[in-house]
Amino acid sequence: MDVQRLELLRELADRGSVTAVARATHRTPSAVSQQLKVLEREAGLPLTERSGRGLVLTDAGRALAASATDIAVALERATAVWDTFRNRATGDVSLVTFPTAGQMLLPGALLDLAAHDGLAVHCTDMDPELSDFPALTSEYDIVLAHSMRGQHTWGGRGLTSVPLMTEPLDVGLPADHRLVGRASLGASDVIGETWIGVPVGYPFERILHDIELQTNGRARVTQQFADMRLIEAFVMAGLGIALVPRYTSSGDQPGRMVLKPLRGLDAERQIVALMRPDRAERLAVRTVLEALRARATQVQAEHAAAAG
Amino acid sequence: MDVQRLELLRELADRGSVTAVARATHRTPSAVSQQLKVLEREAGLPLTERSGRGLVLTDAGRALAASATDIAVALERATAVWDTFRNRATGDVSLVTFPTAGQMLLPGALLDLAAHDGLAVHCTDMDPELSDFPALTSEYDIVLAHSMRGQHTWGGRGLTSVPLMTEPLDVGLPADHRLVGRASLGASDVIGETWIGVPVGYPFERILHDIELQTNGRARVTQQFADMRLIEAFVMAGLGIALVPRYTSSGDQPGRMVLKPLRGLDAERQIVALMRPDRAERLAVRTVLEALRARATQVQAEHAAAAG
DNA sequence: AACATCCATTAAGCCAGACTACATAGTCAT
DNA sequence: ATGACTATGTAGTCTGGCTTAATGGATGTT
Repeated sequence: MDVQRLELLRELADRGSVTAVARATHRTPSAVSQQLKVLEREAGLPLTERSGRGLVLTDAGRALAASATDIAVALERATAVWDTFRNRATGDVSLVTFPTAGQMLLPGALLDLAAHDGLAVHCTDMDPELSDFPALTSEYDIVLAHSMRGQHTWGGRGLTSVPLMTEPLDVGLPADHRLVGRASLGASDVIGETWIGVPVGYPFERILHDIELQTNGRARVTQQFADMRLIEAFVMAGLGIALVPRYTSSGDQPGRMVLKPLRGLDAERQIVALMRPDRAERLAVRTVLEALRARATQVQAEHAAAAG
Repeated sequence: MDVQRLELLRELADRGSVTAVARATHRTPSAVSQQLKVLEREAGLPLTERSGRGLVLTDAGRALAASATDIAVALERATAVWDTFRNRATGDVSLVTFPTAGQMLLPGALLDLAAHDGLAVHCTDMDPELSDFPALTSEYDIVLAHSMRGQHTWGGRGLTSVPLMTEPLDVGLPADHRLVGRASLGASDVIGETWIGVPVGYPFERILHDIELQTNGRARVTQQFADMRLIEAFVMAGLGIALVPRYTSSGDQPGRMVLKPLRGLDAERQIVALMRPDRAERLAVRTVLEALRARATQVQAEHAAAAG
């Protein structure tokens, strides 16, 4: 039972094709194929079977791949213990974020992490609509994902998820809007308004849908933008109102835009870090995670102070 | 962090010398030394240091070896899952026992295990006085050990111990002894008797010592034998009385010897299986263990039935 | 004090096993 | 049918862990 070979099987379970595994592990597909064949001979049962031009794992293969994960976790945990022993969180950590979370958390977190010598964090952003968050865990150590409450439960796929913060969604109003005097808004207050919305499939859509359900009305959505800055620009121009995340938007802009909390609606999103369980064990990864969490609570505290 | 190399470090922690590790892993000392050197270079800290003509682990080395154990456990657990998946407990299991336990449990257990094709159990016996039970776990998959209650706590050394049974220690009397009418005996009943004892250092010694403490008396020990049959023979000949384990002795021998339970004394011994944690995970090992446990409860049940 | 012994280590060379490069066979889309 | 893609088989290369043989310390013996 060679660990390297098991690792290959695990990657195959994760990525779905020999070629992808080869790319990820810097080998030729032939090498991967040969090693899997050896593993299969050792195991004594077929672990894969052909399906079209690709491969799929058999039940036995999946079972063995699952065990391989446990081994990988134990291994990473061991090297983490070792790194702790040396007090060294070193190495490369790759991270992918959706833009708003990145803007809010990354600069501060990376500044904090600059103190760690030998720890290099490589960040990328990816449009949330285009990204299948779980799939990204193959490529990146840390995937910053968001989910509305109750929606997607990431753990099911065998992934580790660490909650970073919950961010309320407010209603952004032009500074001269008739509702700016209110402390908070209910569904019936806003259903008649003109909305600057998000493209279909974006998570905020559900909130608007909830508002429609509560009021039995129909929201008038005139524009649909993915970029939050664009949405805000339209709001400030007085062209409509919009749902904006409280922390990652520009916030209250005196004379241009004000944010009002929604009441009676489950209007908040969870921001979580999503990882493959073995990678979650790495000390470097855990260090980055800690910095993100610290930054997140700081952001929340600052906003709470500003509001109070 | 190569698993094989970590395994070598772990063996070194366990066996204490490069040569011993080499013997155990079927390699030359040179090979072991080289691999340890590579590991040390990877780790970045000295893991061993010379002490006389041998080696000892540094703190760092011990820490890393401990982690290596976790990995070994995960690995063995994975192959156990796999074996379970195939419904096959195969391979060799080595076992060492002290004579009395072996006589009581092994024949029955091995008969039961004969049903498992491909499972080979290799048994040896070793005199309990000569054997350092924990040390034997390096050589044997399963070590049958006994301990008086409270005495040795095996877990401390990082070993896995599975309790098999607790066996009461009775007093064996010649059939014509003045005390054979009693249902049970107290310390004061027997302190004045002539004893057939065990050599110094044997576990039963403590019971006799407890009896002396309770009565403030001094037991008269005329003979000291390690072999239980010999002790019994002396008892049957009327030359004295002796402490005998209830299940592993010949038991009541009508007309020759009777057993009487001791009261007011902690007179029982634990029979446990002692293993290195990684080996304890093996399906073959667990299967043997299960057979031993089944046999043990059966023995106890038979005796309970006979007594009741 | 000199020697034999035991242990770990180094040096040099060997060999299995995992890789690459290339070729082949099967599957899907156009 | 052709081309693009998949996995795999074959041949050859090369790295990495092994062995043997020799070296260097430390211990205990005569």
